[in-house]
Amino acid sequence: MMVRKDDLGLSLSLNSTEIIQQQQQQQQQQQQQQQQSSSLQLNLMPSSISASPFMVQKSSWNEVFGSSDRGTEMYRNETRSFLRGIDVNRMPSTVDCEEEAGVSSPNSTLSSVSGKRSERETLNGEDNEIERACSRSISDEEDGENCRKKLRLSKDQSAILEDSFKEHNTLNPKQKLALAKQLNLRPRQVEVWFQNRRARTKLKQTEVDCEYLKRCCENLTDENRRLQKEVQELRALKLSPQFYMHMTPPTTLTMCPSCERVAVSSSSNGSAAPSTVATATAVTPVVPHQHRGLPWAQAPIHHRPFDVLHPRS
DNA sequence: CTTACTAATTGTATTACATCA
DNA sequence: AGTGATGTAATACAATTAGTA
Repeated sequence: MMVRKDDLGLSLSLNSTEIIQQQQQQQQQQQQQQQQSSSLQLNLMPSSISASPFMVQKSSWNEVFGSSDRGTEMYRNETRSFLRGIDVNRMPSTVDCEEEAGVSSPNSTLSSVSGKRSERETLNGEDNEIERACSRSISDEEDGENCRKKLRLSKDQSAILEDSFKEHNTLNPKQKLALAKQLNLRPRQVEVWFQNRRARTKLKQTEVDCEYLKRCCENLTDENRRLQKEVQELRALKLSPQFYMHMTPPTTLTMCPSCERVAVSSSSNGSAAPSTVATATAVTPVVPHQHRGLPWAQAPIHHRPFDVLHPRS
């Protein structure tokens, strides 16, 4: 159903050159894939989710590869000397993004001066296209006024990010830089994309969990209804002993009159609540045993054959 | 005009490291 | 030299905003 962690191809041990090489290969593969299919398969269920329907997992890839928050921190420390003096939010390339200075802290208070729609709407379609293309590129020198122009990632960019996310849902600084360089985006944009992607994944998983719980609830409601009905039937039988005495126990649970232990009745129809039987068996592991002497129906009523309905305190 | 999607922002928490008394 | 307090940087996440198709 989902991609397993075992399938992950990218190794943290890659040095930056290897990463770039690998990503170039990825890019080539991506181009090939896109030639084959232009549709983008969103894998909203990365490997981290497959373990349990209710596990709100956090960075499981990192747990596996030692790159969780803590692990990332360790990695960061390890590479701190490498990055010292380098603002990881600055482009490593020749590109000079003024914005990155303000983004050096993710919590930058840089005011979100947005490129207003009204400004953009003055552009005709062709200009819009050009601008869109430019906005995808870090070569788009944003002046202060347009720094919050919302770009739309290209299909290529999205696909590569998606692939990368499938392999690991968090990035270490090196990976982030390499990916940003490869995609011609700012590292901060890559970082934001991964954050939003994790959020979407979690949301999707929450929806899945919700559906699962809903089904569980429905099943339990049905089960409860069925059991209530059975209880009513049993109570009715108990109120008419003469009838009761000529019947085999109709329930899935029966009481051994001699030892007063609950046992699985062979007369119960197979369709009736196997889970109940299983549960009862699990709670009171009674193995049906041979009884000498009288049949159960002849046992005095005061033996409380259906003791489960009136549990003794 | 409305809606869904998503890029981007903001605020908060956590962690590791550096520095200083 | 060892230690605790404090500040800083980086990052994650949740909630939210806002641009776009």
